[in-house]
Amino acid sequence: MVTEFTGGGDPRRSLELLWGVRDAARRGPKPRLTTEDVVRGAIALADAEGLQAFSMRKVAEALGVSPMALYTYVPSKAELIEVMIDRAWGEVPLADQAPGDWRARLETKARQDWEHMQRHPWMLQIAAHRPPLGPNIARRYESAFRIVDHLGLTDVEMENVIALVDNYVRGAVRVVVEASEVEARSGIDDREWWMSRSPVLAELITPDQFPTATRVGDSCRDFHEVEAKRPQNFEFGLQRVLDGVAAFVAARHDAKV
Amino acid sequence: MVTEFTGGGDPRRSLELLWGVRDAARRGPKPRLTTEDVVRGAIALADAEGLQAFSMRKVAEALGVSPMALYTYVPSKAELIEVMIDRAWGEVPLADQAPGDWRARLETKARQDWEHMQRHPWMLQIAAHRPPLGPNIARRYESAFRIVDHLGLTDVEMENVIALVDNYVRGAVRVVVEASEVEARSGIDDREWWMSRSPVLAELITPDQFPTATRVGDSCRDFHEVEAKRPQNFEFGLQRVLDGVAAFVAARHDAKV
DNA sequence: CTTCTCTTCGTACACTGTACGTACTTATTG
DNA sequence: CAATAAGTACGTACAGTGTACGAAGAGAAG
Repeated sequence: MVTEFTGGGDPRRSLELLWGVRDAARRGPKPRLTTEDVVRGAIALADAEGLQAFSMRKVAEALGVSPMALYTYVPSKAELIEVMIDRAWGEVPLADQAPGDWRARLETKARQDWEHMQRHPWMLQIAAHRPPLGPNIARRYESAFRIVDHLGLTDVEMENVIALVDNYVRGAVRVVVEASEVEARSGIDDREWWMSRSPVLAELITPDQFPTATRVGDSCRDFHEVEAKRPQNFEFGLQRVLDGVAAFVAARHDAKV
Repeated sequence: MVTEFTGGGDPRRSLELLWGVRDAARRGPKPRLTTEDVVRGAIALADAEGLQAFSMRKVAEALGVSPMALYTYVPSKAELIEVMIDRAWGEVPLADQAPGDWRARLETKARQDWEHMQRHPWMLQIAAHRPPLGPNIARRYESAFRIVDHLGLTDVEMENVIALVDNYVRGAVRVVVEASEVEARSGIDDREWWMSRSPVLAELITPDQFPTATRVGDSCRDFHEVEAKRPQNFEFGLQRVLDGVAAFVAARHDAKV
């Protein structure tokens, strides 16, 4: 899993790419593809084949085009992924009008993000810092801030809250994605992995030296289906995070009254 | 930034590597290095040169050895990083005996982790799922669980709480690391980056279409020194997370009484 | 037509991790 | 001591990556 970095290229070009404002070609042979074709093909490939199969050469092959031809439409791999990300967010509804109060809406948004990023694991490939500021992501920012607007928080606090929830979701998704990546790549699932090293580990991590860790470890592993309980773990963390935010909001509110 | 995956190799070999139980060589030429030399050199290199300069060839060069010679001591790059990680955690004190109650101790641990991972950004390179179960990490697990032991939580809940805090810290560190990576690699700092695209963005993300986002964005950017306020942002999120955990602990406690 | 501007894409480069096979070195064994 | 076996050491090579560069060709504008 590779985190890509942008920022090298021409800023105007990048933004035009994201917003789809591209003056039609005037001269020369007509392009046989559009940027949107490339993005669509790339998304399809990345979804289908997984992260490790996603390379510029593979995208080109899937489109029936030579590798270098892609660079006519897209300045680099990182910027291609940026556009992919922005486009993919377009599928997800906005949560600022979802039913319930701000907390219910934040929950809705978090769950949407959680599911969406699992569906498109390549979303984690772009550094969260300096996100691709395309139309869909701009809309999502607007929507997110609206959820926590008018709660008595300062703008900076609002930003912090949104970043906190986003950070939580991204981290949780990352664990899931890494888990399935590691399985796909090594062909060894978690159970086998654990079984293969538990006898050796049992000699190294002994209950008398690590009483608490071994106890907790055993309790957690007694639960069958680590995968099945992932949503519950996600939900647990989400509730704790939102409880913390709620306490903060309540304190701000009381202070005002 | 690349996330490496292990799990391919012989489990016994991996664990012996981590725990340093390696039967001395019996025959053949005496190894001119030890695994520990390789690990030390690799850590020094990774700390000094940054993530992008960290490759097996560079490590070998730094040690004055041919690239392939490393594979005598270490089965793969991923497993080398695993050992590096375990060794590096050895520097950080354990927090279960830190002053204060469980919350103060969790705070201490979170801050230690936060600082330590910033000092050693390559720590984020190994998938958090299936962590390297070496002696130092085992000790840290034991210590972490002791902090939240005897609070009335079930073992699974304890695990969830520790995972939640850890997830938060890792995410926060990731943002910082990615930020400095992107600067080092592109030579463009955040201010320049923003300045170069804000004129174009101003035409695309307009206050009438995105009133809340533009307002919040402006407020956040008014603060000089995004970097300088990172610790504050970290602290903000950490307090919210811990507030959430505290509420949960309190609820469990009340339920019992 | 000529000229200019664009798309297209073959070749090539620098880089990665590491599989494989060979040569060498030494401790153990006969 | 000589033979053997078990190691280490490492050169070469491969498959893969993103993409720089430049040449070739296509179509519109003058």
